[in-house]
Amino acid sequence: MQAVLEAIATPRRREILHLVWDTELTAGQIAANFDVSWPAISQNLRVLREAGVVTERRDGNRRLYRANESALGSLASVLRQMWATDLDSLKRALERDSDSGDHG
Amino acid sequence: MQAVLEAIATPRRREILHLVWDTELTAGQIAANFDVSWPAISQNLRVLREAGVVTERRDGNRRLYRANESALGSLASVLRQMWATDLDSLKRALERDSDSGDHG
DNA sequence: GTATAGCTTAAGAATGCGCTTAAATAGATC
DNA sequence: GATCTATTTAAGCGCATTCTTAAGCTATAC
Repeated sequence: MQAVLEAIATPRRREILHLVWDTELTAGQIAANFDVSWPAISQNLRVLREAGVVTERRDGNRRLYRANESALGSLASVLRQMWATDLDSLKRALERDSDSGDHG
Repeated sequence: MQAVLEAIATPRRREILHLVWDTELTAGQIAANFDVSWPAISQNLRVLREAGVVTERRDGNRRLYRANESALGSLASVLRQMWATDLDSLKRALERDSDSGDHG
């Protein structure tokens, strides 16, 4: 459980968790959402996985990740609340927005 | 809210928070529970205070700290559950125990 | 006002963490 | 089995965080 708290302590990993909250995504799809390298995301996924916060499913070549709410217990609602009330969602939307005119 | 998550992400600060959970303690009393220097504890108290997770009350010379459960929201029950179910409490009790024959 | 107790702030060292690049693994495709 | 794709593991670097020691501040006691 301490591992869970530490896993969700960084903004990056909370964002990853948010991405796979109710959608299963491949490591690549997740990584595509960030400005950092694939390995960086892979390492963060590992932390989340070892904390039990995401599940990993292998489909051939690819690895599909998804949030594991049951491992989060009451923290699940804490996060949902955070994403709903904080400016986090808005901020991410804006970033995505400016991305479409600014990626490269 | 992110500040709160990050504040309770380290074992040290969770222990401090646990100590003042339902008892008001002076900085010195808190520090006495750990093997690190006073300033180290003072700095951690500052992080907890800035996250709003503990309140500070001055009484003359001393500063009294206490957990501020309302700032923790649903995280309060998360922590309580952690301390109840995990071996954390037991571990701390044992450490305190061995301390009485080993402090210096 | 000087001394002492309680605590914080400052500055620097040690450690940890997240990132990068490069190499390795695992499965799909030919 | 060689090659390509998807992803992880390994090694190393830089920055952030936590600690230590030394100095500073604030309030009580004389």
